[in-house]
Amino acid sequence: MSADADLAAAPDPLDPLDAAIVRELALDARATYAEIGKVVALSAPAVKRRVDRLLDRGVIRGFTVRLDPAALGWQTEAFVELFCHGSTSPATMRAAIARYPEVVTASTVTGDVDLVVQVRTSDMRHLERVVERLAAEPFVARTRSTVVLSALVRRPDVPPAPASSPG
Amino acid sequence: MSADADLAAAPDPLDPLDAAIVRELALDARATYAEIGKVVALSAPAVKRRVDRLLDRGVIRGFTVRLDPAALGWQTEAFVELFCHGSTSPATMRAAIARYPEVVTASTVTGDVDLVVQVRTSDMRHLERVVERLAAEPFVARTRSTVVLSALVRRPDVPPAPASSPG
DNA sequence: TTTGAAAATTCCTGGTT
DNA sequence: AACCAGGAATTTTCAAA
Repeated sequence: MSADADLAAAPDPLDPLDAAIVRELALDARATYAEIGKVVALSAPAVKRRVDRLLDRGVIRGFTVRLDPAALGWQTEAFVELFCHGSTSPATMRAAIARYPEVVTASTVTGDVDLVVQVRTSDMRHLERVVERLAAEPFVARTRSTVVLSALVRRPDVPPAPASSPG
Repeated sequence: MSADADLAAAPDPLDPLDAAIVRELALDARATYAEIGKVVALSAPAVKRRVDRLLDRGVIRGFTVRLDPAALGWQTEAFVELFCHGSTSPATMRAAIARYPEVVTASTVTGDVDLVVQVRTSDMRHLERVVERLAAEPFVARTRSTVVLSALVRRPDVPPAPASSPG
């Protein structure tokens, strides 16, 4: 086994039938097993068994609702980049950041910036308050905010498999 | 009516019962109406009527599956910032960017950068190819990539309502 | 192993109060 | 909004490929 096998460990590609089922669930997670079965040419019980197995394996983490952020009052969105003090553990960062309901994603990244935090707020005033609070976190040296003007693509769902040889 | 009323137009806040229903659906979109009803103290038919109404109003856009990107072979993630040539319309950008299956989100933003594109790829090599293709788009002057080291928070679901007076 | 069919249970979804 | 009833969907069991 090569030294970087763990780093590059690629999971088994998804069974074509499982992939098709996942695709249908991505489109409508409340579809009946019979409906999904009609598309993938399987009986309802067979579909259910595969979905249960996907759930057990952790490929499917659960089922959610797709909501309209604007309709719910989240009208502004921004990327807040955090420059952090030298020795802050990711766990510490996570604990602090996770307390903000405005945070959609937070990622440690390569480069000058240490943390990229994606936030959604009701308006500019609200965004300002969130940025101020983030800037006041003990491990944050300074922040840089980038406000989203328009959401060109929003595709939070994961495609069933990486595109083969893109380019 | 003030001049900026349209810009700041805040939608009606969600009925507390609707908010609770949405919260339950966010947790498990395949929960039965009876199960949801038990939590929100409503009968199953009452829950269904409210969900249908939320669907009609566009507050709920649909139901999806929550997947594990890594289990599906999407192991690396990055923010690719695009510096674009002066007069490119968002529509043109959108059309070009939407063709990439690797793109999760794409947003026009304020600041030096014109476009922030969030991509998910199978590995570093794949990411490199995607960045090269993006850089080769006619409207792109140059790119700057930031690779995600670890996903601290991943909360794609929209909370029911903006937190009231945070801070 | 994984499937399809059938049975029992539970759920959905109208109409009514 | 709750209740009720008829029709569907779910889920377990079982037998076959």
